[in-house]
Amino acid sequence: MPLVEVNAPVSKSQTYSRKQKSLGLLCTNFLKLYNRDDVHLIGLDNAASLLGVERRRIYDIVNVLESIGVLSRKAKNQYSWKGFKGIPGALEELREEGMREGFIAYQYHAIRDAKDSDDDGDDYDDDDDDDRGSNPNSSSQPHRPNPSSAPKPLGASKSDNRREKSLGLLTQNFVKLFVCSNVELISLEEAARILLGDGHHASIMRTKVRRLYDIANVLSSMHLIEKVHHPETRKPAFRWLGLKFADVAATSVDQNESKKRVFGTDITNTSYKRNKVESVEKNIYPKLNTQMHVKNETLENEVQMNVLDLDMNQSSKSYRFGPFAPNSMPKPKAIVPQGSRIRKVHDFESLANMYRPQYQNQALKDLFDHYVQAWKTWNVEVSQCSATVH
DNA sequence: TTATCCCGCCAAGTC
DNA sequence: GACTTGGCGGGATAA
Repeated sequence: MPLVEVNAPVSKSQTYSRKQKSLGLLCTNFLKLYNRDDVHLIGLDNAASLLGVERRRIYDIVNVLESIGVLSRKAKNQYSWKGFKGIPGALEELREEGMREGFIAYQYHAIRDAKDSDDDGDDYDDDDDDDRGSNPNSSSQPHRPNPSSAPKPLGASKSDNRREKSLGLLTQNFVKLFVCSNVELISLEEAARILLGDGHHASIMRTKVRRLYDIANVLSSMHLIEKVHHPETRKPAFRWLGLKFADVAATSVDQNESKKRVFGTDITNTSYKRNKVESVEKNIYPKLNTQMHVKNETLENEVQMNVLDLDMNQSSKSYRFGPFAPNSMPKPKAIVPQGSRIRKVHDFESLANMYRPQYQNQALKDLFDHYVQAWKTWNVEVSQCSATVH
C-alpha cells in the first residue's frame, strides 16, 4: 500500500506522463544527491524517501551503479559511496575480465552472426534458456561470453541462476561489449542477442532488451553512453562515451531542458500510479509547480545540506536537487544567495507555513505536518551536532 | 507500428 | 516469520 493515498480525482488535462518518471532522471537526481565528497554511506530508505520513489526503483539504480564501481554494498539497506572515481578501476577490471572471457573474439562473430541469423527464436523453451544462458559451453554460440563474471562453483544452482540474470551482471556484460572491443555502435537488440546467444524464445529476448533499456537509461544519464541512430539502418543504437563526459554529467544541472526527450535524462520521478493519480507533487503544490523548478534548487540544497553536510565549509560540489522535488519534502521558494548557509530551522518552519498546501485530503494534511515535524526535528539535531563539532 | 520502459507482483534471499 | 532484494513481464506511453 502506498504511503500516500490521493483520493482526489484526476482531471483529464492532468494525464499520466511517463516522461516525468524515467529511471534515467531518477539516476541523475540520485547522483546530484549523493555525488559529494562528504557522502560516505547511503541508506536505501533515505534515498527512496528523498527522491520520492519506491524502494524498488532505488534497487535498479544501485545495482547498475554498483556494477560499475560507483558504490558498493556495505550491509542491509546500506551502500558506501565511491563516486565517479570508482569507475575507471571498475572499467579496467571489466576490460581485463572481458579479455579473459574472450569478449573480443566473441563480439565480431556474434555481431556478424546476429546479422546473418534469421529471427526465429523458438528453438528452446524458457527453461532451456536459463541453463543455456548460464553455461556458454552448452550454447549454440561457441564464443558467447560467460554471463557470470565469476567462475561458477560446482553445484551452482538457483542462487547462481538468479545472480546470472541480475541487473548488475547484465550491466557489466553490456559494458564489456564496449570496453573490450572497438565496436562503435550497438543496438540493445544486438546486445541482447550477443549476451544471450541466438535461438532464444522471443519472450526471453524481449525481457533481456527491457533490462538493457533500464541499464542504458542509467548509463546514459551518467553520460557513459549515448543514444544515436545507426547511420544506415536508422535503428536506435548506443555509442560508448566512457568517462569523457561522465564527471560533467555528475555535477552539472541541466537548466535548459530540451523539449525533445533525451534518452535517459527525462524530467521527473514523482507520481505514484499511472492512470490513477496525477503527480502527487502537482496535487500537493498546484501553484508552485511551474515556478519552482530552478529557483527552488538552491534552498532545497540548503535544506539538504543541513542533513548531509555537517562541515560548514561550502563544498565545491554542493548538492543540488534536480528539476523535480521529492514527494516527501516541502518545497520552499525563496532564493538564498550562494554561500549563505545561515538560515536553518526557524526558516524551515516559516517556509513550511508559507507553502502549506491546501489539501482536500485530511490524510495528506497529516502527512505534510508529519514531514514538517520530522524535518524540524532532524534539522535541530543536525544543528546541535554541527555546533558541537565546531 | 515500433520503441521505450514504468510499475508492482511475487519468489528468493537474509536477518 | 518478517523484511529485504530484485527478476520479471504486462501493458501503457512516446516516437
